[in-house]
Amino acid sequence: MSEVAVTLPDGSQRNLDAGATSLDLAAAIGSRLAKDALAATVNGELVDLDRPLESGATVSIVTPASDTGREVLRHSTAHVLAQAVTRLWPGAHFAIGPAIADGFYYDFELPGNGSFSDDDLPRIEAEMRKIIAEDQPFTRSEHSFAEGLELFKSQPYKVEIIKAVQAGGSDEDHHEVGTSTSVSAYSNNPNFVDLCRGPHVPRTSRLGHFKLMRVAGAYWRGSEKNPMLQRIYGTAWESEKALSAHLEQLEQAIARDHRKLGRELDLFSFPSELGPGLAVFHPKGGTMRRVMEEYSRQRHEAAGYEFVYTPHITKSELFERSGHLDWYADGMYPPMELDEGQKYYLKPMNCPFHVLIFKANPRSFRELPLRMFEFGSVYRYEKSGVVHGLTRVRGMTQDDAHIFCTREQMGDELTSLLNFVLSLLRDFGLNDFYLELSTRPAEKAVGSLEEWEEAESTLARVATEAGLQLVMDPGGGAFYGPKISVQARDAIGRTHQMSTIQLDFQLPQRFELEYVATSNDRTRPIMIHRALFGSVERFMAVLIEHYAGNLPTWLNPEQVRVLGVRNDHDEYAFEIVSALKARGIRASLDFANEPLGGRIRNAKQEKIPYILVVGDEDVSGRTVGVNARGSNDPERGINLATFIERVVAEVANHGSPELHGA
RNA sequence: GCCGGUGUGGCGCAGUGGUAGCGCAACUGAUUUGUAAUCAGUAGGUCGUGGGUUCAACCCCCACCGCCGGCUCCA
Repeated sequence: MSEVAVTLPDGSQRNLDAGATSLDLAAAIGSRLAKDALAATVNGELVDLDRPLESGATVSIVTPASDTGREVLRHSTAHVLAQAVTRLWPGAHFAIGPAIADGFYYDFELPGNGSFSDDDLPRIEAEMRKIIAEDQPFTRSEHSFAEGLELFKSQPYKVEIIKAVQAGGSDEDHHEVGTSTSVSAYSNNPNFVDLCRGPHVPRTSRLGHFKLMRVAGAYWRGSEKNPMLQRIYGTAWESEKALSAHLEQLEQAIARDHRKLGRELDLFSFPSELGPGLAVFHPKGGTMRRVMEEYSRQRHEAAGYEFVYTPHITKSELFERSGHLDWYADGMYPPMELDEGQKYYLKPMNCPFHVLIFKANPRSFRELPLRMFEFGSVYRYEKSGVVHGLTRVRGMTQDDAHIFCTREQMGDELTSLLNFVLSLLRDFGLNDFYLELSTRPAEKAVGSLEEWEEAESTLARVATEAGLQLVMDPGGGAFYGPKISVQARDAIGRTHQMSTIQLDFQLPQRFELEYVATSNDRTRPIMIHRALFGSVERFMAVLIEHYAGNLPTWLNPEQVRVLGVRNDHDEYAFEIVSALKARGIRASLDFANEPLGGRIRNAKQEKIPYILVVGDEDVSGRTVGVNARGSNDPERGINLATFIERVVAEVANHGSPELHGA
């Protein structure tokens, strides 16, 4: 009998009987592995366990507790979902159902254009558990296009995918079908077959640690021109433990939600009288924001920026010339019409204003790089369904700056800019970054190819030199220039796009910007747009969620609260508050009108970094009792002057009581 | 903009046809308290808005608005 020889991930060789499958290989390695195996990777391709192996292949067995393993079981769970829905809604059409981060979804079209409600989820889930209990096999089959069209004739979306692949198709379509020359399908039983590349788990009994999460509408093929399908999202994991850990993490994320914390900590609100996406900052949120802005200004000044101010409205002429009205009119508030039909727009961008400042005087190379900074409030008419807390608003303030420099200065300028960006973000307590480079879009782009290439390679070099992971986003740049964006991971591992650094070939051209070079020639400058916070509102939201509301001392609206044990200690408490205020610390006094425990509880709920309790011993010894946030163990008898120095130092170095221990 | 859900005092919630209740917060009084809730009392809501059905609507129907979850979009 002939044999097949395969190589394992550790480099070792195994010989198997001819016709052996990955499952046989797993069994040869160990019974435990055979039991765990879900699929296999053969020469880098993910395949079913029952696919026969060929000699010379490199094979690794995919088990549930791995990224690929979870992907396989999520995808298979999506098939079970589709089967359950077709059982409960005979005649339902199903479209696509991929694995996604943490789970899967499947898109359906219900008979009579029906839709799911949240109440349907438990029924569907119960049906899915039945299918899993039935222990159905996943069986792969391959068909010609003609057979495929026949097989799926009652499933119009599947037919559309097959036809698209037949006609050349996109990568996405090929992904569904499997190859560009045939149609791959998986059936669980005679009544359920789905178009699919696979692979899948061998049998439905391998699934089960899942939960359906929500229903949602989703456009077919992601285009709003297409009909809207009914999507069901679910999450699926390799074990009950992993599932509950994930659900637990979702709970945590809800507890950190800046909209909830913003209300609880009395930072800001969205009065419905103002309209969606328009926030007001209450005194506490205003304090946090002011501290953020003041610090930002201070850093920008030190980095050589100059401060400019521009109005919130402008005649249409400006945005006609900049081109914004051509491309983004939908995203702008409609114009105000004044006498003689003159149109004024609320500004959605600051850049054309800064461009006008550049143009206000003849410029010399000696003035470059010219860096103009503004906290510029802009207004964008975001579509009604997209506004979200402080992260997607209709009125926001960008920490916007535009740098005008020579082509020769571009590299150095970008290098120092990126360092500046990262340094500022770190000062706010974000430490885990990666960079994304968005390059020239294939279709439309202004500027010469050489300009793009130079700009992109400069950005890439600067990014690489920063020593951070660089993710390419090919074709993701705006049509007027490439950009680098800084992505930050927060305390629970979510990523947020923070700063963007964008080159612009368009505006200098449209506004005919020029400076007089050393050669006495008039030369077009390079323009760099950049925002570090992005918007102050959004950055606040990210910080609130990152810290779960436990803002570091320097950003906290209230830094110290002083409580006398009895009200005959209030006088000493007041003295402490005054001493703290004299050193610039935001402190307040809570009079002893209710028991200490209650007052401590209130202060804790407000997430104030330091609660000072003072009683008889403290009055006589000029000391304080320090209850630091995050500690269960109050410190007694701390010298008042020592404590004040400690808080002052903590504010100066942007620390937090949690970082010291107690 | 599209799909689905939802809307009750400042906040969190109960109330599925007979003109609204709880907790917290607020206010008043008492209490003087050493590290996460002192006690008592008072006040506060045309139940998102506008129509409709009904003898009667927080409750059923329609429209609009806001909010939530997605989709699309995000200069």
